[in-house]
Amino acid sequence: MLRLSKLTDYAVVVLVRLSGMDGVQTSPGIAAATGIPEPTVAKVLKSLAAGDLVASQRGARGGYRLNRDLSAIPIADVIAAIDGPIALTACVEGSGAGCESQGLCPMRGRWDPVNEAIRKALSGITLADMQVALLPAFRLPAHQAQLQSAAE
Amino acid sequence: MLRLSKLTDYAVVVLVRLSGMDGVQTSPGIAAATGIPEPTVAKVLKSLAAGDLVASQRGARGGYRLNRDLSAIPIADVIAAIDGPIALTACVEGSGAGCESQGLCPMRGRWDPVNEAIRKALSGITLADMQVALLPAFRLPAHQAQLQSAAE
DNA sequence: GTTATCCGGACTGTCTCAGTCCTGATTGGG
DNA sequence: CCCAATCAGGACTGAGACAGTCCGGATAAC
Repeated sequence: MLRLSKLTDYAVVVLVRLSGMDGVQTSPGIAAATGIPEPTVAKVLKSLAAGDLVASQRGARGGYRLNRDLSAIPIADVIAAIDGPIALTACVEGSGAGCESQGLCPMRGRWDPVNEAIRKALSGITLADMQVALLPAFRLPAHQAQLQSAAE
Repeated sequence: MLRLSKLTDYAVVVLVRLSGMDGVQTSPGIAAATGIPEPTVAKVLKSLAAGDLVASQRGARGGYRLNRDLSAIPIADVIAAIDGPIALTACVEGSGAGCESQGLCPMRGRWDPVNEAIRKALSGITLADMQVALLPAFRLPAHQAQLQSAAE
């Protein structure tokens, strides 16, 4: 199903939220604004900080802020920060020696071109692209349910 | 991590194996040729048959054969047959009404362009593309271990 | 010095998935 | 006409990953 983790979904929400503000923001504040549980927000922000997508300021009056503009953050970077490197199968470069049936398995890194294609596709879409289509929903909170039922 | 199931990996191996033969092949036969456990091969073939990628013949002397040429099978079709429709998150068209926090969640189907990009990328790669790079491994069964250690 | 915040890790319940098995339906051969 | 071989479809189980939570420590403002 090509499922990506729910944490990645949260990460996008958090990053978009961060982009709207000037100074630093605390994780409780973001949690309250987004409706995501506070510990989960903290966890996501830690991963994002490890991936250099956000900068952290410790101590009182501390918090997080964006490191780059949304248009400079491809969705691939977010996925890599939260879920680790993008790889469809276990049989990729990272764990080349891990496959137990090396002799029999005729695939030997055959998914690499597929991985490459996906990586390329994900690198071409930035958070700014995802945000533009998201704005109308903010403007019509009362009509969301209506729009939804119409789309079904 | 964008993990796709191991079954999909097996499916590609099985389909490539099927392409090399003229008549029908039984699942035990394919299992023996590929090294994949027989029940697993049967399971994969059933899913592939449900997806119209292979045709099945029941009864004695029955088996499976390819429905189309490898070059006419995009990898996206294989994934869809094994893992279901391609969708990164749960919040897509399929389960539009399932998201519990519809009011708060500002993403509302925001991943659709990303899904579309990936679907497009996966539709552009056929099994034939994956096979060409795979042939050398078939020709040098005795040298595989050697090539491998050299690559590490 | 006290308080608020981030940091890093460990821990647990839940859920999905890989893999197996069983019972029935279909077809060809003896 | 009966039997063997094969596919069809589902149920079942053990393992692994993930979401979510919590705790002790470090850092910086007041």
